[in-house]
Amino acid sequence: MNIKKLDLDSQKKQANYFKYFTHPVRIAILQILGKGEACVCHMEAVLGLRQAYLSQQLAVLREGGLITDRKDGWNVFYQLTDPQILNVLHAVHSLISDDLETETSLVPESCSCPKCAVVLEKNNCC
Amino acid sequence: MNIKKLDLDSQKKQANYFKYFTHPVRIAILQILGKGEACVCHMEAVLGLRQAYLSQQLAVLREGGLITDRKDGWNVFYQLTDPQILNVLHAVHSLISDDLETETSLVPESCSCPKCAVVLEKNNCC
DNA sequence: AAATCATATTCAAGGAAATGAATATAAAAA
DNA sequence: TTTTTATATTCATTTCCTTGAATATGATTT
Repeated sequence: MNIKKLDLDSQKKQANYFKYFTHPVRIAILQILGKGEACVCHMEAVLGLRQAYLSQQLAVLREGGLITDRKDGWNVFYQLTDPQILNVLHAVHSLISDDLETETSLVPESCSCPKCAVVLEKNNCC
Repeated sequence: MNIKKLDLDSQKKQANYFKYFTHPVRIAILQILGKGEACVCHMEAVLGLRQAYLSQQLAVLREGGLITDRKDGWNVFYQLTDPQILNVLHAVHSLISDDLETETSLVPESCSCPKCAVVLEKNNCC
């Protein structure tokens, strides 16, 4: 039946890329960064996860080239390498969401990271 | 530091959904079905893979609800449950492609499946 | 009914990813 | 220069995914 294997090179690349999205914490990180750059301590406050664990996941995303970092004093600020990454998230979200759930589940009670501190002083809200 | 775990329910759902896309053969299947419904024997011819193996991957996609099947005599024709699934594929493709590679790597030398046979009789091409 | 054709399922071995615990680094403050 | 603060890395264990081999199902033709 005319069996001849193809490389599926392009499909392999894509399949590998999708692996960065197969983890809830990594998705949450990408969502947070979708709203602008953030330091690790901010994600720690927002997600309520241990720093070491977040660093592990950030390393995965960094090695995959999805995010880049910028050092500023004590803090390391991360950001999306390409804002189009959000398109991938949105494509899947619109496929599977019941659209009853709130999109705003990533707002922290309080956050004392540098960026949030400034905001807090101004209008008492993160 | 104000640690309180969130559910990340929505992110878990999305992460799980992304798992269906982390396999080159499954991506190839979705690409083929993006062009219209196809029977297993067609994918066998196009991809040059064993039938049992394809059935395994088709079962994964079927259980995930990404594809549905329709029986017609000997053959089982599969199709995408939701054409928006292609949006996910396109979002990643445009993120990572060098745009030098051909998109047409999924054209078989010859295919004797019912659909292709009709076409072959008409214009000698699959 | 038996044989055949297309497709599906089960099972087991190997490999890769997830995660917790412990520890390392490096910049800034004291 | 010691201490502190923010972040990163390593390692070991468990869990999940992949894949090949063998076999089952179920419709169709003979």
